[in-house]
Amino acid sequence: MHAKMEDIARECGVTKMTVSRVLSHHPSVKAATRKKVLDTAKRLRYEPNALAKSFSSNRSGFIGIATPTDALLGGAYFAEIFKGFRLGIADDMGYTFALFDTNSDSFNDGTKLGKLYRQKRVDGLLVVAQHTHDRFLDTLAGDHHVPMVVVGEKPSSPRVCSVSCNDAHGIELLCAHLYSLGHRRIAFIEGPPPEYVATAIRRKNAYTKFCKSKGLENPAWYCQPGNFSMGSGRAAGLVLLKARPRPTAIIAASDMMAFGAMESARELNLRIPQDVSIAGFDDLPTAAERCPSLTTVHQPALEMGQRGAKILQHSLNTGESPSGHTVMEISVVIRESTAAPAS
Amino acid sequence: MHAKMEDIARECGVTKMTVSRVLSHHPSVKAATRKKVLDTAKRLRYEPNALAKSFSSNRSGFIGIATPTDALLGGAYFAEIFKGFRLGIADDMGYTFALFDTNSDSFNDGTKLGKLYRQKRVDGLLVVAQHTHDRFLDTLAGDHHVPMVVVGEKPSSPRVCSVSCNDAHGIELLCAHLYSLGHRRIAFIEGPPPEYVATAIRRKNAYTKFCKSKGLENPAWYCQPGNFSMGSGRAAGLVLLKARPRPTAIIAASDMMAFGAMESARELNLRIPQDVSIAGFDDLPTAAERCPSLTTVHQPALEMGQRGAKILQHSLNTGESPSGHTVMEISVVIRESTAAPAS
DNA sequence: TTGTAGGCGTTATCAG
DNA sequence: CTGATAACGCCTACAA
Repeated sequence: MHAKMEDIARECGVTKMTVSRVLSHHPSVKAATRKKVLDTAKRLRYEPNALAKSFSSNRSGFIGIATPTDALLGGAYFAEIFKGFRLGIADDMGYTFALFDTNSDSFNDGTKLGKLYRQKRVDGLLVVAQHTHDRFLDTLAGDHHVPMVVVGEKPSSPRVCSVSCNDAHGIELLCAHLYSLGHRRIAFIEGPPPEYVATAIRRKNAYTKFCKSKGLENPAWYCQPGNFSMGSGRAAGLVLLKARPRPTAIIAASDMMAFGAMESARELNLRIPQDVSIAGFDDLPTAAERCPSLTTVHQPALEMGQRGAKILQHSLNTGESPSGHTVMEISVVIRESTAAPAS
Repeated sequence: MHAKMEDIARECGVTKMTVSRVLSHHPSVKAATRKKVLDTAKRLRYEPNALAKSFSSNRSGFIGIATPTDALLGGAYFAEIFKGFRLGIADDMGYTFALFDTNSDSFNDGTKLGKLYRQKRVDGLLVVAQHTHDRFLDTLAGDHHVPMVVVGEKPSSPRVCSVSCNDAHGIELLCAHLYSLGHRRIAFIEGPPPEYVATAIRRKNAYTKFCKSKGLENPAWYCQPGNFSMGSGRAAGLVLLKARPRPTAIIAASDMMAFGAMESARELNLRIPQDVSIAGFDDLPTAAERCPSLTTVHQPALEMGQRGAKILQHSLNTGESPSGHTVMEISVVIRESTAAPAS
């Protein structure tokens, strides 16, 4: 069996209390004693028992990350947010991340998160929300005194602390960019119906609003349906680019749809951006690698994760419940796929 | 403060032992007592203390997942393996997954994994290896009695249990597919140098070997360098498709490079697959969405994860150390980008 | 069917 | 600076 503090104590002719003090870097131990204890610990290959430590200190040392894994785990969005978490939680606090799938059977309800905390499985929770109208989010009731921060989408309950970004403004910026280049016939490929994806309707509304504010009188078919997939983008692109008056620019509500629209342009022998400008939303890693590279909207996923982690960490340190909604700014990445229209 | 077993016991006029029995579904408790205890537990909002339970039972309830998060967390490969884990570990064992980043500073060495186990932070470990010549993997010494399984790549130490797949065979199958279609001028776009990516050299060797076995006398430039990126695939594709004799088929060692090669073909006004067949390796989710869809090699990531989890679970249940190397079969997904050559 | 006693390994408190 | 003692909340073993 493994050595425990008592074993070291016996070997050194002290009590386990002294050993405990040495190992937890308590200052008040004579240097000689300290050295003897440390040497003995090494010799006996002592490893602290994390379970006992947790029990005694009443802290699990885990921070839970709750997310719909099927939808997000494999994507760059989650990866960036996670990276932000790691940057935001100081290493020396010694926290480890535990992954929970909000889509799993045992998680049909957001109240499960409070349980994890009350049962001391986790010391705090970071929820990575899907950019959707997630029923799960609605069940987050703002449990009292649970250190929890939602990152990625603003939950319905105002009592739940969150960090999100202004996605509608991204579309606005994109519209403004194209408008300032001289585009007046700007088409839009929208995302899935709003009952599934909350952000889709926000993006579309931002487009509509912009057009109205500039007095652009687009035919109704300038706004084509889509479902975020490449195939739907291609189909929508074909419709838009075959009909007249042909739009000089297309904004797709996701990069994947923008890629599809690019394919459709190629099929019709239209050059990008000379014949038509195309822009997306998401800034997928491949957006920069395309030829031409894609102008798109970049969400500050890393920064959102980092901010969420900072808020949680502060709550963990002070014991105050996190609160409030942080909305971060979003930006447009201008690349080769957009340029001034032909004339 | 939260209610504990003792509180329930006092309320019910029994001892905490009876309460413990009720809550852990021990059969020998009178129905009336059981009901009273359960009611009281609910009334007092009792939540079991996971920390105390872990300490007492000497099981953390966590399974560690160790992986280079920067490289893998955002990719479909990791997501599939993780999904496999979840399928492979029975829900009713009540395990939670804890994420560890093998690239983090604190993890410069594989011996850290054994520590996690000895310190009782985790009950077992699943290592998701990068498909590279990972220095980290070499440091896995096959620590005695640590329930650990490596999934994705075969580690250098034979004492470390692993589940991987025969990637070279994937290239073989791809070559055979093209050969049987009638292709004789088959070119190859390879991955990064072998000192970085172990799988790259295996894939290339499989191609070379196949050509030799069929007596295909390709010029040396039929094997172009690449680095797994879309851009490098496009550059290699341009070289291959401009020179003579032009290959009738191109195998790229990754889907991303295959996508690049497809772009290069389009730039040269070559049709796929009529003028040139193109195949990849990875079966990225977008491979099926492309137009034309991409013929590629599919790694059984989900099955590998599942298998790894099963092995670990068995070890957890029996106490035996996992051992041996499982190599799973790999398959080719034939789609639209490959067809018989023109003549 | 229920109760009693003790242990798990560490940290906190207070005394010396 | 160090030690004795108790406490943390649950579980196992044994006794009644």
